[in-house]
Amino acid sequence: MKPIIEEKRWNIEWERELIEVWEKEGIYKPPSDVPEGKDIVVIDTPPPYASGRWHVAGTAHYAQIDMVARYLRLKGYVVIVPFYADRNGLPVEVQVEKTYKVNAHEMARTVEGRRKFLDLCRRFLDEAEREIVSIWKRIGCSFDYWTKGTDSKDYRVLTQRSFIELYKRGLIYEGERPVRWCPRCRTTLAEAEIERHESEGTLYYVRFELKDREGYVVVATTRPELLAGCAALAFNPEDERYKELKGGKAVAPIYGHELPILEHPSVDPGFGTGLMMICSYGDENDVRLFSELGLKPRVVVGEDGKMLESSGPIRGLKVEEARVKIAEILEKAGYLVKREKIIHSTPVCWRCKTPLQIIHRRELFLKQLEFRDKVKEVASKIEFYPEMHRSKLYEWIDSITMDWPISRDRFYGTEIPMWTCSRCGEKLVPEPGRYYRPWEEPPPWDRCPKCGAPASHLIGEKRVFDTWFDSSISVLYVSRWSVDNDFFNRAFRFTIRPQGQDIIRTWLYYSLLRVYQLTGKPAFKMVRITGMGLDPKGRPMHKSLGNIIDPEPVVEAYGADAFRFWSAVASKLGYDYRYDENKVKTGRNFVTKLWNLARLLSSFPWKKDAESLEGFEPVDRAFIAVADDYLEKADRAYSALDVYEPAHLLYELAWDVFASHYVELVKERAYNRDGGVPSSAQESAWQALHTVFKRVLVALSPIMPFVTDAIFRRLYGESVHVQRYPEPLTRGKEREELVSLAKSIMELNHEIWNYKKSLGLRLSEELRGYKVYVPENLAVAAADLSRMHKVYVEASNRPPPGARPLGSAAFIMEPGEA
RNA sequence: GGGCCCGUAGUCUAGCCUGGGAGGACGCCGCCCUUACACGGCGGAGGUCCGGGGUUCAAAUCCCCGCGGGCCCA
Repeated sequence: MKPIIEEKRWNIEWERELIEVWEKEGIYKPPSDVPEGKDIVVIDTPPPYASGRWHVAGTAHYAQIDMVARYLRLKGYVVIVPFYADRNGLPVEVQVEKTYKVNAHEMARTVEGRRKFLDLCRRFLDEAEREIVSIWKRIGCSFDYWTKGTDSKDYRVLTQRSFIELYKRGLIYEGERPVRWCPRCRTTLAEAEIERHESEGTLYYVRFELKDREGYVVVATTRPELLAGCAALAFNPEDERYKELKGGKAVAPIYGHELPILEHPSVDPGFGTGLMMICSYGDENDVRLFSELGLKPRVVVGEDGKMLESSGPIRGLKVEEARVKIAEILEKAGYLVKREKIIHSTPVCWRCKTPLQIIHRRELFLKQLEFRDKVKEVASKIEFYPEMHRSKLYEWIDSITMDWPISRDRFYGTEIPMWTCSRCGEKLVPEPGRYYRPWEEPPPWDRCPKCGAPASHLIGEKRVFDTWFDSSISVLYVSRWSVDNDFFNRAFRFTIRPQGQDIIRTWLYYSLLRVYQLTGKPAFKMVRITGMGLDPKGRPMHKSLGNIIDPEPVVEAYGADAFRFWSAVASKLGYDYRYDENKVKTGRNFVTKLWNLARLLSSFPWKKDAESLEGFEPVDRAFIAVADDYLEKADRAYSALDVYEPAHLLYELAWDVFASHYVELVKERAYNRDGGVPSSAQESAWQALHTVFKRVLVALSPIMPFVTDAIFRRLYGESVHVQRYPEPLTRGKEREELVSLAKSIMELNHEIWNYKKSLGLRLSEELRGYKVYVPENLAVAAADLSRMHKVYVEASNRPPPGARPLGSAAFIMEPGEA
């Protein structure tokens, strides 16, 4: 009985070899023609932004997604789990601008310049994408690598088609209105892209002379630089102090224009003096008041974040400088009553944290307000894992107040397929089905379809889409909507969205909205929400904190399976998770444990998969039943997209039950060194050892695909990754009884170990002359127990007098006692 | 300032809905280089169940008031 496996340790190098084997065999490739009767699952993998290396936490997220995909394959599904990069949007433009010291807006003044800029972006993205791909491949992700990212022709055709269809249905309109604006990115932001930051500011108390009567009022404001755009003063109708001012007028200091004094319930009488400036525009409330009260806006901040001509003495200054300057001017002129420190929250750009301004812009808007109820209804049909994150989505939907501005004055994105006739002003949208680049290509019409103006009058749109407009239809891209209807109809039934909880209001919400608008259906069957990845101290990983942990050295030191083990057990799904090297080490140790179990088992022949308990000894049946119990629990957890529970269950089954108890119990019977064991009993041990071990390997393969596959191939001659998740061999009452037998055996083992320990004996030492009396229900295990513990074991419910209780049920008779 | 979610040993967690023993894992400590594995075996310590109050014979579990973290809104 020579072991097939001789190496004492797992070698991390073998992981690389396996990656090559998998690629050569193509075992993860979904069949190009999915056979009838096979169910398809589409995993809408987050296209990561190709802007730099992943840290351990990000990598762990993709490892988990891979575990889900692998589990579903074991359950017999055809799993579509692509990897492609998100290659649209601002971050790469900003990086390129910094790296090459260029300004995108200047370069893009000419078609040639714009092409050059896009080329720089593309090169940058290619490099970043290469790094990311090498990491997920290294940790064994079985994704299908699609080189066509969100900037590919295919994806952009899809995005443009979605726009054209919705435009023709009247769900997209162009309008000029106040929007949130990031002066640094020079772009409009949607509500979802606004973050709020608490900061210390100054509250200025400004004196306003009254018109047509004696006296003045004092108004507190954090934005005195908007004074030129101030259109009215307001107080709360409940506020007795100002009652008599209603209908009166005040004069704006410095600028001298008249301001009606109004009452409005939105004014907080407790803030400042209870009198508020209504300016175009300080905040959302200003925007609302302007339209509600029919005031005429005078915008005083420009697109570059500097004060416009209309702001007089502070024109040309940045908003922050202008604020200080106007305060000085007011002070000199005697209008500044006092300054106060104040903590207030300011809206900032989620990408660059620059404080936002509200300016007037002509943008394209996608209607979303009228879809709020529908989207909530559709969301209610989706399974959320874990359930607790569902409310974040609902709260966000409830808080939306305006339609979604989808046009952006940027460059590296999907072009808005639209031309404008300079003669009649008609907005022209072409037929869907090909990729349009209106900024560089001739219009697809000979003349204006509306007024007949020659093509030279048709001006191509220069703007691109908000990147969320692209990424929100990723699930349609993956399930080949509008490209392959048969496939789409089959694949779209079971879709899974794995994503972080930080992008619920963006990626998840927009996806539900868009997919509902385009298909009338919920975008997903299941949503799997992860928490945030943190460093060992529980802080987010940031360049500025210097606490970014690179996955590569970790994987080189401990192996990909070890890394994946940590990814699985780092925390429960939906909660934040910390990097913990100890758990990586535990994973590495587990790999070694499995390897050595395989080494031991490789001495014993394996026949074929057991289909029933027939032919197995009672003890062997008992441990097969225990395994059934664990495997079934792991199955249930996996099917709820959880990997934490399965990892723990299978670790415990493999190590604490199988290795520590069952293997120890039967290995002497399996070796049968002195030939005293009947061959049927020996055979039973062989087959049971393999049966349980094989099942553990299959169930564990989603989490640790390398070591399980290597072992499986060496012992059983095929890949673990094409197996099916094990079906239980025992059920109901039968299983219960067998499990209870196994538990009694395990309890007894502990008692004997403790007894030996109390005598200062090694566990392998023989208890010569001792007699252990076990209850009669353990009679079937007596022979195995005796070989295992090297002591005489007798089954008897009535031990002889003088025997001392060993634990709850067993007794021991020491030599010379009887 | 208002609403929702989360809060159990150093770390990750079970238990909470349907009150009664605080359980598991990692790490830690001690002993043992026992022939699959010292990347191992056996044993052990470690908790104001975020704090306070209430209901109850009895509260991690139910109720109220706080605290800390997250999300949303002012």
